[in-house]
Amino acid sequence: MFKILKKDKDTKARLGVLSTPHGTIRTPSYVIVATHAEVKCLRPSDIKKTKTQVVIANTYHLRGKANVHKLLGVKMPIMTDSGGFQVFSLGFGNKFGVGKILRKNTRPVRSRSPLATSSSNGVKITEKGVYFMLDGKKRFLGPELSIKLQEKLGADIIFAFDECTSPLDNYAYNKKALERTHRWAKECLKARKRKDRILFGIIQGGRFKDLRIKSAKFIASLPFEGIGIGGSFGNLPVRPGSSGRAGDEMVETLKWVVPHLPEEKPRHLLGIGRVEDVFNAVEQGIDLFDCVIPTREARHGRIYTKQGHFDIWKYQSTGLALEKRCRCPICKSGVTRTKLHSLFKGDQTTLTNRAKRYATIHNMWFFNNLLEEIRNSIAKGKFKEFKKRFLTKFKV
RNA sequence: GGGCGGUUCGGAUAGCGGCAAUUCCAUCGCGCUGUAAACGCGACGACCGUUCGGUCUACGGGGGUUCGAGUCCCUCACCGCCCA
Repeated sequence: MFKILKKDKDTKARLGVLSTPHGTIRTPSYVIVATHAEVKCLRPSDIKKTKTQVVIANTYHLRGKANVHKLLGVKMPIMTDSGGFQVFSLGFGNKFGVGKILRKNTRPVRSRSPLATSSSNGVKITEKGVYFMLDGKKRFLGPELSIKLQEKLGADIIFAFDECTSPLDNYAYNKKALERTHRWAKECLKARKRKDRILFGIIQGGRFKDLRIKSAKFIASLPFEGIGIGGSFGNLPVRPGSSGRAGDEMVETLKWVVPHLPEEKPRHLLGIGRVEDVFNAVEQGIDLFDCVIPTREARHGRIYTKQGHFDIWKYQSTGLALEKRCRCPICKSGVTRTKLHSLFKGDQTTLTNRAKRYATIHNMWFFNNLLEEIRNSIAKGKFKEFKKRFLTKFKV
């Protein structure tokens, strides 16, 4: 159900349309994160105001709950993640304070042992799936069950159950985890009952070129409707040839992987979404990404503009608009930096308080609008030019 | 006039004689990439040196006891409550 409308002449960027039971998604597209089938701080009716085309919820967090469309309260395409990432972020990641992207201040810790079962923070990974604690109870999630639950949740796009490794894990562990992810991929395909759901397989392989290529070829060879690219990236100059600039290894990884993917299948880069990364990923042929940055950073007081982002805490007394000439509903209603600052300073206890709600709407609109502009630039054959112009002005 | 209670880093608070001294708020700085995170981390008397310290100035003012006082004693000032 994916149709490519145009391919960029200078880069691997493509313009496409992905049809789902709940509507079509024009790609490249940002996917707004709604883990618990709600965008934090927003009312359902707010979501439509932000040019959001699709959201992603999480099987791990929604276990046992009913239909995601009902929970979200909006009719639009919804993805569900398989819960595979939580095995990493709540286990190894939480225990060692490591994210999926390596940073300079990351504490050096040992890789996990490639031996079959490893346990971090009560999360135990086995060949059959993963045992973990939730609400004080021991739970299980595996490929077959994840697909079953995702079909029950009723998302339009679902993901295979995979294992995300840490950027600190060594080759041996990644190899083992990749074999597991590949086995699970086949089981996910076998477990699916509903053919009207779009199922994405996920490429892993960590920071290792041969594993990444192997994974790309393998996942591409299976009858998935789309391809996810997951896992961890470093961004330190620890690998020969990497300059150490932020996002470098991500681009490198995409250069290894994308050439082995079928053109006609949509590609989703999981969990990536800084402005610069978005441009780079689109340039490498990515169609979809999801990321918590627009929403989480909004809640933390960071506002995105075409000049870069700024922290609202610093704007006690300027009459400045959030962003000059911004057409988002918040800016159009005349909310200034000073106004938002004072809202952030005020009572934060109500669940949908105005400060965080306004900031979230603004940022979501910013990212969705950026992707719209990117689509327009591809349509006009001017993606490369637009990227350069935008990033020159966007100071981080 | 008498009886208590108080006075600690911007505000509010802790503080059995070993204290540059607790916590909260505020302030400042940093971080946030398939949501553990509608926050997290750090700094917050001054000066000096690299970690780690070092020196000085500090718990209303003054005096005393003590090796050592925010902490005990005396006194003064101010504030609060109660009895006249």
